[in-house]
Amino acid sequence: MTHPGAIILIVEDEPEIRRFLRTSLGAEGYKVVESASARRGAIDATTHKPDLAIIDLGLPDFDGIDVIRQIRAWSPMPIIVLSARAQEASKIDAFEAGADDYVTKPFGVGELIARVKVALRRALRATTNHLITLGDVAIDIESRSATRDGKSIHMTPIEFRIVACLANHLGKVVMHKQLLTEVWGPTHASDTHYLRIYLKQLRDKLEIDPVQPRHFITETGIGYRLVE
Amino acid sequence: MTHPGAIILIVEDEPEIRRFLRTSLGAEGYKVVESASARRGAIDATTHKPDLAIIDLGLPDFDGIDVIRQIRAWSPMPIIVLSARAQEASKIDAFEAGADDYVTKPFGVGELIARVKVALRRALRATTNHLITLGDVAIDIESRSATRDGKSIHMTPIEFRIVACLANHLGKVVMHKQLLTEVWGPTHASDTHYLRIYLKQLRDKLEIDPVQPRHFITETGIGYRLVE
DNA sequence: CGATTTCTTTACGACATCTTTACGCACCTG
DNA sequence: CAGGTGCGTAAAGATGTCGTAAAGAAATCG
Repeated sequence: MTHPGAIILIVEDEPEIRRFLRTSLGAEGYKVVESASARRGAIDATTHKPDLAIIDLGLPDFDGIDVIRQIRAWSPMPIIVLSARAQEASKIDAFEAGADDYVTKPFGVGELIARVKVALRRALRATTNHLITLGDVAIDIESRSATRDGKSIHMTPIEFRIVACLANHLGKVVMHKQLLTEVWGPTHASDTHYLRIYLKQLRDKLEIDPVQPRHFITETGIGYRLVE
Repeated sequence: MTHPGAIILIVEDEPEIRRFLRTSLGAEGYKVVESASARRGAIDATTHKPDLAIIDLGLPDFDGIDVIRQIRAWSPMPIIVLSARAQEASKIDAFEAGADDYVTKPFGVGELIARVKVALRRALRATTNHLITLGDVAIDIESRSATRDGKSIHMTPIEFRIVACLANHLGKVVMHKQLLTEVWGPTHASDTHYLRIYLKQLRDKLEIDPVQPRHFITETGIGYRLVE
């Protein structure tokens, strides 16, 4: 599955359709939250913080468009409209209110699930970051950046690759040979003094007290270890 | 209008539909590039670097799904499928290949344009900020404009693409390869000197002191980074 | 169809990064 | 205690990357 455990909010008044969606989406591994009215839907969106919302337009109390507007006021979560209204004007209204997709009833489960997956895939792409905190410095592996209280710390390509390699085995010892082959390639698997030089530089940049390192730990004769 | 001057690629073999889309999208202010076959479509996508692609599935030479896969191999651009095939399996295939939306023929122009707008809106606010302030310069990604205390600053298409790409990953490093493929296409993924030239121009236009850039930061050996 | 903008190509000095070389220190071992 | 081993530190040389300028090619626009 694409996004295990993602929470999906369903705002729909017809119980059969709710049950239908609950089982279908549940079988895909998603957690489902259900609301039977527009009012409940807007509230549940704020309390459950779903990763995606499926909203029916024909609700008993208010129009589903209002729910979309309320959610859009505070969240960019993907919203898929599920509606019996096939008129073009209705679709355009929904899109302009902030909907991401529009599926007309009757609909196929397979198609709906495919559209859910696409929306989640797209949403998740923005919010993935591996963050490591070393005392007062934060390292973001994905964006290749490190910061100490707001100020960015510059790292050279090799310095960063060493940090990334150590971070991949956080808390575990990485042997000299492995570190050297992963950063410099197999031809320099024995140039251990490269590591001494770069570890010194990394400590100067990232440790609070470079003389007594608390994060870049050296395991004499073995390799190095990164601890948070 | 939402995204003036955005380039839209249409891959469609039927001339009437092409003409129809050309006039409709043209009236909305979009620039339209047309391809009559799958082969041409895949090529035009790399050469014209559209902001969005509308792809028909029933093409004479290859299936539109193949075009989607080829584009997805190097670009995250929004792709809207336009097809006569209404079967669910066909839709699911398209979504799994990387499509963002699926519209069945016959379709309403209004709905299609609404879906185009949604896809473009989503692509541009991929991370969030439409408005970026670089010292005394304000850049509006959505309207493709930049101003320094009221006075507008002109940017060429490529210059803007670079800014937009960097802005999508604000504060994060964008690697040479990614920047090059997103602006010039996969065929120029190694021409790093293009970047040097255009970054120079951007700094001359947008930085307060082009000699000591505070916003367009170069990460030597890696890529570039945009900070506010 | 000509003029202007924009893009591409070429070249070279300046600079950051990487590599090399050297020396001092702590620890262990014979 | 002498000598070896592994680590940390420092600084100088080599390499590759970056910034800059300018001119030729292509595309755009009136």
